[in-house]
Amino acid sequence: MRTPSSGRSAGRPRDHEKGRAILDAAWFLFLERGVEATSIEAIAAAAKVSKVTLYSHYPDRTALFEASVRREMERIEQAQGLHRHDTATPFIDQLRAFGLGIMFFLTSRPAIDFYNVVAGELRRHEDLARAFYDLGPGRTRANLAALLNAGVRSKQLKKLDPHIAAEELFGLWQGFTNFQFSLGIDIDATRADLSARVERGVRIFMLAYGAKPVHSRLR
Amino acid sequence: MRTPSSGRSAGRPRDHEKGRAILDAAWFLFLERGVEATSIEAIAAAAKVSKVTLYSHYPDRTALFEASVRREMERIEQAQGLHRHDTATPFIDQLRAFGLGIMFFLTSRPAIDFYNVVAGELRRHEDLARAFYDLGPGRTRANLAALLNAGVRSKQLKKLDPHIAAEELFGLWQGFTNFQFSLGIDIDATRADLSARVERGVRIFMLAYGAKPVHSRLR
DNA sequence: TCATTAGTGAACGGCGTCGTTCATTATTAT
DNA sequence: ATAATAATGAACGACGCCGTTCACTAATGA
Repeated sequence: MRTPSSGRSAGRPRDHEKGRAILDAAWFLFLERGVEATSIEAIAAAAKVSKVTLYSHYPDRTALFEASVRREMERIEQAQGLHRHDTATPFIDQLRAFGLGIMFFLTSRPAIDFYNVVAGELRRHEDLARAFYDLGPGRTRANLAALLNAGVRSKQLKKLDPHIAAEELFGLWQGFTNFQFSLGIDIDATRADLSARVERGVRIFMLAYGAKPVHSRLR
Repeated sequence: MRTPSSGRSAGRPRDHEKGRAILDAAWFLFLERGVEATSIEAIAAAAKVSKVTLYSHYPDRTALFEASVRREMERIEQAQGLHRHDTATPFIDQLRAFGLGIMFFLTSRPAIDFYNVVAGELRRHEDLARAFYDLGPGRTRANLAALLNAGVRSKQLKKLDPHIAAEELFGLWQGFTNFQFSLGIDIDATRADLSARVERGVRIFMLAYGAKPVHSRLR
């Protein structure tokens, strides 16, 4: 067993640049040719790294795969992050911004790539699948639910189940697009129409859940 | 070049049973291990067919893959088909039935399997991707749009863009479930709740697009 | 300086797969 | 019966890949 990296300071330090280059190359090839069709040797070559170095960083295929997925998840996390609750801007504009943000993100290359590569493969990595769901769609749903809850508290929305309502609103935005994204069909056209799509969704959502306007407060 | 199958009648005829067995085995293994990870030899063995026979039916990997995908598409087509426009049953019940049907279908093993296997791989088969989209999601959207159009004609719905409205209604039904289905997360729970989900979607949809009830026909 | 660890490049034995060939048997039309 | 095609099973050479070993150079701390 040669795992001296557990031992602290001595000798030449690890070149983390190499590690990153390996992940870059792996991810690139996963997208290009598919996960199972990508060989370790091809990854090492693409990363301009010797095979031994690769094995010293990641003991085997799956460790490498999981590491690359997890790093990509981190990227997604920070790309998708920052949903500041800006009480200054009107609530409905916050909804619009949220919708535009998430749909814009879902149509981005990294998101589409990630989802396509990962969706097929993650069934065989149950823990990764759960982690991805929690960090991606699950997080989005939670954020949206929180935003809707704020809308309820500020009397902009009727009383509602935030989880359910979030799902409905997101569904209105998403429509059939998930199929298009996965298959690479009409993505550009869809992307060009995002704001109209988001606006339509917000309007229907407010029809269903918007609080009655003040002037019609009977009872 | 040994392609005598172009010559008509003479000698022993092809055993199409073998061809089907090959597709069965291929599809099974594609689901089990992934497309790229499945070898020709494994398929031949699983189909209890000699490798030579396999090659006589399908010249190479991709031909076999495409054939298996296309056959699975046919199955899906007829499993999803039959959207009879039943003018007897109330329109809103037709909506419910449609929603239940499509969501039930989307949560079925073959649909989930198909989509997972195919989504990652079809990016490298552009024509197949298009064919699948047209026959799957595209067909659903068209059917739903037609149903909505009927609702407009029978004055149950306001004037609307059937394509857009179909997308919105389907989106309401789908919500975040597509992620769950792809990742295999909480599928059973979601499936148990389908009818309530469909009902919520129909209600919101009718709020947005339902024709005004007769007694409130001002102007 | 020297011990220690990281990284290189080349080569290894072994394995699985590909696509083909061959001799042989099975099944059908004429 | 006979010609023709389908299917089998086994074997083939070639290739790519895996995971490891080896001798070597590079970079760091003590």
